[in-house]
Amino acid sequence: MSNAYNRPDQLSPELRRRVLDTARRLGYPGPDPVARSLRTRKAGAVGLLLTENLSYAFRDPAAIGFLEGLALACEDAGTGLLLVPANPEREDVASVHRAGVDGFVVYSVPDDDPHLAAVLERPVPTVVCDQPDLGTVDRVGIDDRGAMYELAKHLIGLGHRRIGVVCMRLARDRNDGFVTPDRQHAAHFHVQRNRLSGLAEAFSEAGVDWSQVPVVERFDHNMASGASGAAQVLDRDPQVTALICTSDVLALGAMTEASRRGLRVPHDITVTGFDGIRAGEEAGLTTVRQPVLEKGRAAGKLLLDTNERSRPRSVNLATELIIGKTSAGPRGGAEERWFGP
Amino acid sequence: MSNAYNRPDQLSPELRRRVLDTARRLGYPGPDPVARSLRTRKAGAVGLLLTENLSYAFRDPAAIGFLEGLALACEDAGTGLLLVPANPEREDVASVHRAGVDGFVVYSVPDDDPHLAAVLERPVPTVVCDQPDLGTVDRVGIDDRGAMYELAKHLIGLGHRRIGVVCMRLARDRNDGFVTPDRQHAAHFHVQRNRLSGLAEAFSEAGVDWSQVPVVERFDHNMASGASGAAQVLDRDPQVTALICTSDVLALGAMTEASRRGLRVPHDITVTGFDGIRAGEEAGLTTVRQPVLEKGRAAGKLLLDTNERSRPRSVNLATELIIGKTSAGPRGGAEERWFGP
DNA sequence: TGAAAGGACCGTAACGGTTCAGAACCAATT
DNA sequence: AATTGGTTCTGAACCGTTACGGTCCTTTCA
Repeated sequence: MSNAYNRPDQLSPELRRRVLDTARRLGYPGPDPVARSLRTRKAGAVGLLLTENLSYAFRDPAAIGFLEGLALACEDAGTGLLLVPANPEREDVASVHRAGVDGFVVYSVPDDDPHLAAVLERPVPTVVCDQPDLGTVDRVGIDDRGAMYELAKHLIGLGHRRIGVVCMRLARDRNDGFVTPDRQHAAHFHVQRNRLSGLAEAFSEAGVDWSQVPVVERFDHNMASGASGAAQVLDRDPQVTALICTSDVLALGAMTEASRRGLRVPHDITVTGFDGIRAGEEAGLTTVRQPVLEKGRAAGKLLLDTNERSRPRSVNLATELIIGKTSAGPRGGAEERWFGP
Repeated sequence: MSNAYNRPDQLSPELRRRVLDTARRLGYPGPDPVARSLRTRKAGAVGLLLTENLSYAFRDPAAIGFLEGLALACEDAGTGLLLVPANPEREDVASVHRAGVDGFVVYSVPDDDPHLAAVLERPVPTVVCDQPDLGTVDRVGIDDRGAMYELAKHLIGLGHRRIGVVCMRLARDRNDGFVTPDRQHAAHFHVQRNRLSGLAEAFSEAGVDWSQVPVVERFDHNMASGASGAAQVLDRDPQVTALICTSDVLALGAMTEASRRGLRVPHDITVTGFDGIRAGEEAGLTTVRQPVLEKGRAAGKLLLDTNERSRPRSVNLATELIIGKTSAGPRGGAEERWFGP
């Protein structure tokens, strides 16, 4: 029976025909994929965990790029890609337990997320992305800290000392407002934590008292958040000469807010992002470009690579500092205004 | 055992604790989802079939919107969403057979696609999207023909008679070039076929000989295709006063080609699209807006709706004609130039 | 005190495939 | 005629779970 469908060489053509014929006559719909999976211990799919509301991923260009890369890798391997529902609201981990998959990719969830813990308990290979290196599973990411450090050095070189920061959410709880250094250190999103610490290090080295730098957090990740975050920074200190955003989407929002206030970018204020999304490129945004598609593809490759997985692998992809048209030296210099008339 | 995990009320807390303890001690990783699926006959996931290269879906804004809506519906139901790899190159239908899912959503594949046939053979509920009504399974879509008819009427009202068309691929074979009326009629992509037929009807009614209208097809769906398609039309007949594109992406590409040639939109030439994507909106594109997100959500709802499914349901969502800044009356009138100096 | 009712616990039979060992058969060799 | 070798076919075991029904024990009520 099974042979008739999957192993045509194992039986005579005549018998095969007979078997298939009567199968059709009996209305047999072909081998059941679930039963097959049970027996062969292969589900033919990998699970993707993104704790954001599932749909949310489709609004974020960087996430879409990652998804595309991952989908590419899966397609190459003929594997399905299962989007695991993991609503952050209800801490319902059952969806992770119910997912019939051969492995998991975890993309940018807070490191204390219960879904992540549930995934790690499953006895299947896992690749975490944009997460701290857990030591126990494969990891793909970039050097967020180093990349942001480099961007900061660029701004410092231009003469910026009085800056403001708009970042994405740092933890699972909503906190739309200023961020204490404590909260920065304790941030549960690896990516944000490292980008901030890269900034802090560079500016501290340049003699800036980081604890005095206004850092504003936004829970939702969209241009409106970038705009309102920028507004909050500018309200606190209208003298900042640069707005550093931890994503391009936020940066684009910050730029609209700047222009709303009559500030020209980069003449009156410098704005920078992170990611290197298309819309940012079109706007000439100064940013760090990271290979989001490659990140997804690498994650998929790592997971689907059947080779002996001796010890967990950790892959860092290269980033590139893009100097666009949105960064320039501070107009007249912040110092001048500081000691102004 | 099973009860200890899933039915805490069926046994005493003491026994449950004991069972779970020894389970942990023995390294039992919790109930196997595949075996569970086999037994309960529920996979907890729906399959999504898009015959495009899986990754391709993530480049098309309309597809992303659909995906988002579908993901939303799945998330609401706590169901996973399995992207089924269905590479159009190799006619490998096995991926459809191997997918452990409770149902399928089929999105915009050619009606003669072998993967679609394979899905229909599977004994699970199915919803087709942007496909002809098969009569045997649920369907979600819009009135492509009527919507395009309405758009055409708008252009006719503005005075356009000499037009060109750029459309997406009409069948599985690549044909980057002009399209015969035969190929238009025989098109295997329901959506394109109907949009073209809506155009043909409206313009025929207005006295235009449709067989003389240049219709250019492009296999790849991106702005570059729109640009090169527009170029091909304009090379054939530089006198066209309107370029009608069957998608916004193509239309945006057509606009870049127009401006490359020094043609101002809409003063020198009218350009229209279809879909209502964000980028088109920002460009002020005249188009038909369709609720892509709602389409995805409706498909998911239909599939996951456990109610008695008496006979297959067919849902048509409303579209809206958006008159933007890219359509205007022909400059001076085509006739004038036709008989010109 | 005895019967009935109810709750807790346990054993077993599917679910639908794949795999593998071995039976049955046929032909060729010794 | 018996052994060997090879091919085709059959049957049974197993994958890990849940559903179901039966046993046993405790409680309740006449």
